[in-house]
Amino acid sequence: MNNIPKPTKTELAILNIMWQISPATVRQIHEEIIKNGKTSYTTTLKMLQVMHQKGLVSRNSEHKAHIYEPAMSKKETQRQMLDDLKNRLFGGSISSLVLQALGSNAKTNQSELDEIKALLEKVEQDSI
Amino acid sequence: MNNIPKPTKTELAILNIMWQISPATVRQIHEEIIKNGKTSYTTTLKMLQVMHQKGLVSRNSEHKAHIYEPAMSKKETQRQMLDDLKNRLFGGSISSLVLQALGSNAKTNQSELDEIKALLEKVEQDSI
DNA sequence: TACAATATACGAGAAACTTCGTTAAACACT
DNA sequence: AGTGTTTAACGAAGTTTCTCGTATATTGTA
Repeated sequence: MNNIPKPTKTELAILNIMWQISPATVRQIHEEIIKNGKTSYTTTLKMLQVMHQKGLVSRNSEHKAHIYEPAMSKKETQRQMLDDLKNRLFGGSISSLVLQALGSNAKTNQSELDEIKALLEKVEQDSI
Repeated sequence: MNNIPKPTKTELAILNIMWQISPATVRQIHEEIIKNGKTSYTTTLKMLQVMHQKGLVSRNSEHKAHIYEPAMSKKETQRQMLDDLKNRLFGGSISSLVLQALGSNAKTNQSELDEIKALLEKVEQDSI
């Protein structure tokens, strides 16, 4: 019922902008979008209308120019999409996903590694 | 030129089967598919034809029944899709992705954790 | 050889996603 | 009020993805 669908490629691009500048009008979002590639204003508008219809964004229609906001935080969306990928390509195993992610990318800086290690300790505590 | 596209949702479901049982005929793959849901044989056939056209699978047409194989290993596909998700939702940061993955899922068993820690050590060595 | 079974090829339709033009309403300014 | 600007709504066309029926070719066998 209240289930928000996984955003499509284009919808995700719009959400990425909105997590930075929302609450925002269609105009403001569109200004950001056209910084990398041309699109009509009405295309952006239509996307937001469809996203609102799907429940991906909420909006305030009090003013002439509606004000939009993402329905989910970036973190929640990250969790949702990671979970989806985990189930569809990693047999449901998050550790398999993490191993692959770390293994295929060696250039991770020290503070990030420390952060990961710290979190790992915490996860270890919880799981014992 | 030689670039293999990211598989779609349905294509990925087929690839998951193929990584288990390929090389295989359409018939064999289709038998697996219908174990969870009904689909026509020709649908499976068409999917494989399109996937071959896209370069997602290779095939041997010597025999009457063509024999199909994935063009990419599961590992390579995992890397490709993880990379895509990283770029589209994690600002290109793999550690941010890993943190989110570990944080949102506490039920990871000890041997998996050990494996992750070992890999982390190795990554740390390389990056110094 | 003729018939049945099994395979491929192909195109058409359905569904989801994306783009954009047209229309009408709200607003701002002289 | 009248004109020009900005906005929302809507529908339609283009694209990609998925599903399936029909036609055709190959193989095996009575």
